[in-house]
Amino acid sequence: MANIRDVANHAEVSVSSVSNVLNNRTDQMRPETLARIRQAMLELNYQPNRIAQQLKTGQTRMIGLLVPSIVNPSFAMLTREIDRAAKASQYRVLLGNTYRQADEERAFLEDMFAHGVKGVIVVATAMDRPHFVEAARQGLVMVNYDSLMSRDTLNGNPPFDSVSMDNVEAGRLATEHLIQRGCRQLVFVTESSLTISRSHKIEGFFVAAKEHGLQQSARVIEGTAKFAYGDAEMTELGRALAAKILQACPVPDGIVAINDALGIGLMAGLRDARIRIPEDISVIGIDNIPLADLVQPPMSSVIPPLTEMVNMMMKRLLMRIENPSLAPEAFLFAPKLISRQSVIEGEKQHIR
Amino acid sequence: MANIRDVANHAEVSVSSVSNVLNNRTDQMRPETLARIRQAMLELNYQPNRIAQQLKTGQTRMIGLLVPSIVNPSFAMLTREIDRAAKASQYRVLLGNTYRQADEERAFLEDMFAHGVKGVIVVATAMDRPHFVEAARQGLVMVNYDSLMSRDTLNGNPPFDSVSMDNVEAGRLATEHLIQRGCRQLVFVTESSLTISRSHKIEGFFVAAKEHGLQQSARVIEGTAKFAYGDAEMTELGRALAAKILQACPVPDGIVAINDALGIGLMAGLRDARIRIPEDISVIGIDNIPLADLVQPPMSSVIPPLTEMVNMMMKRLLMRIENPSLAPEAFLFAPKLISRQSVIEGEKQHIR
DNA sequence: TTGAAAGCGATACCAT
DNA sequence: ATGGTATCGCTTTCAA
Repeated sequence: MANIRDVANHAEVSVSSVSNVLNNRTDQMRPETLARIRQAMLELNYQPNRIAQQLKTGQTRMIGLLVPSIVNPSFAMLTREIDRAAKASQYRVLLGNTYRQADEERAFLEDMFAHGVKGVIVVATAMDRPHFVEAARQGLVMVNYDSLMSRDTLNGNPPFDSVSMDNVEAGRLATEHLIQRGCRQLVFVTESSLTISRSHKIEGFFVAAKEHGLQQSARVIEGTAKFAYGDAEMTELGRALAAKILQACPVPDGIVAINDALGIGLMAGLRDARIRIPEDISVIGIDNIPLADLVQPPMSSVIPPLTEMVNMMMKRLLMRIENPSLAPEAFLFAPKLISRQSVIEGEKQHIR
Repeated sequence: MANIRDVANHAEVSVSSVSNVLNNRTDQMRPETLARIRQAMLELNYQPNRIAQQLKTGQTRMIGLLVPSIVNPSFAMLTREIDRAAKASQYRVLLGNTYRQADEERAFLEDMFAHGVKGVIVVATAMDRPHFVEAARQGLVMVNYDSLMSRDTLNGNPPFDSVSMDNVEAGRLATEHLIQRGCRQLVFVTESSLTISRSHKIEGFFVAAKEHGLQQSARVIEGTAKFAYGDAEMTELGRALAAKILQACPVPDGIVAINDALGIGLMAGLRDARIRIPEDISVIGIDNIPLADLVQPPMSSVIPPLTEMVNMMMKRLLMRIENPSLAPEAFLFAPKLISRQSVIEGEKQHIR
């Protein structure tokens, strides 16, 4: 492949001039010279070598994307958005599945340094662990998605931005919806490993219950998935938990699932047990994966404003790569309710 | 960040010696010198700059992954496998969604050159178009997944490897299964845009029908999705096509769906029309996305041996990067049938 | 066994 | 308006 010197020779100019046109510094250039250089580039099918550019400038137009597992539809949708936003800024996405394993995460971060990647989006992973803190200290710019950590967990100022749906509000919204529709025996169903976003959702569940004097009966039921990152595992867990829920006394009439995958499994399990949804039990999920609309009945859910969130992440990443001294911030986005058919059309009158 | 010269100075040796230990050429080295260098690396927290290494060696340990859309669960599963296989060879994955758009594909390929990526996996995309042929001519090593092209389409020798499920066999297997279970009015349902793999599946459908003297009644019913790459769109299409199928005369008793997403939508649409599955109509999909096991009834499907296929792709990619003169080959993998509950438990006795 | 120096392909400063 | 050249961090050949 032709390099900058070949082009320079071919056009009978210096490499500097070629470099100038590469970098759009053509204002002072004689149009004729410019034309000759352009021509030479075309004829030689010249493509500038980014590796060399990077070595010189220290900039790679790549961002890292660390996800627990791309097979999770929420993360797949997120990834598509990130890819879109990255392209809009002329960036490419370097993907890594880490299954929330510390050694996978560490390896990914190391590779980011090695490949000269300056900015990484870390999805749904607690970032108070040493490898993340250390990477930040070494200058890696990171944005966390959906694992907002408390300041004290990070003793003081977190060294990265954070973008998240307001998970307390999401839990509250889902629960409130059930209550408005007349449910009184509320259960929140979750996987037992506690991530930040999960505990926030649970918090929102209790906030809503309390608001309506239902804190006595409101319960959390949990189970352990083989792997906490997978979607198939989540759905399996949901299916398995249906039995546990039906043993509960009294049997609930409204269920909030920590995420859609679990909720869908739950619905399948309940249906197997001849429970009618929503007549006997109402179910609502959180996250709104595409699948939620395809099951029977279509499942109501709570949805994060994905595009806005991704745009913010990209914006912050680029800003802080440009200006590393910029203080990290936390951004919270309000979720919305998507009402479908898995929640009973009960008493719609305003309660209390 | 410390560089190789800092380490050399700190250890009071030359950069060459440091480079030698980086590249494991320590056999001739005095253990004492080696120890000093190792020590210096640790103390300075030295990480070799891969960009600089790449500029010198021309090698980036990244492979490109071009997918129509990561949101499609089949491609997400594939991506996870590719990520695993890449890590096993110390590679990382550079992801691009192209939505089967020529300009997106072109941009992706250009970026691969720009980033020094030598090998790309191209998923479910016809590669007879000029930008792929040209990229191959310029030395990009590619493996195609699931779009095996006929040799004449590529006039002569295709310039890339190809790994694919035997789609004719997949279509045949699915159809044969329906026939074995007693279905006689067969319909193959598909999206109307014809990819290679799709026409092969249809071919297999007719092969099986013919084998059992059912070619007269066997029909293809198709519809057009808004976007042919999306999963949600596929499912929507399936749902919409249910009506069209029920208008067909005679109404079919066995349906092969071109992929699971469409099959699942179809089942939803049929159920809305009060058709019982599998009692009234049997449905079988192709691809085996995780979802297939979660719908009601769980959908039978035909499954490609994903891990083996991905290992082969990775192996071929690395082989041909090392030795570009290696002739490309096409690899076909036999699919397997996964029997669940969407096909009637009909006459199991051997037919004809 | 270790070191010196050229070179990978760009950029950018300083001349002219 | 254009050119010369040091430089980025590493690899590799050749010399000592």
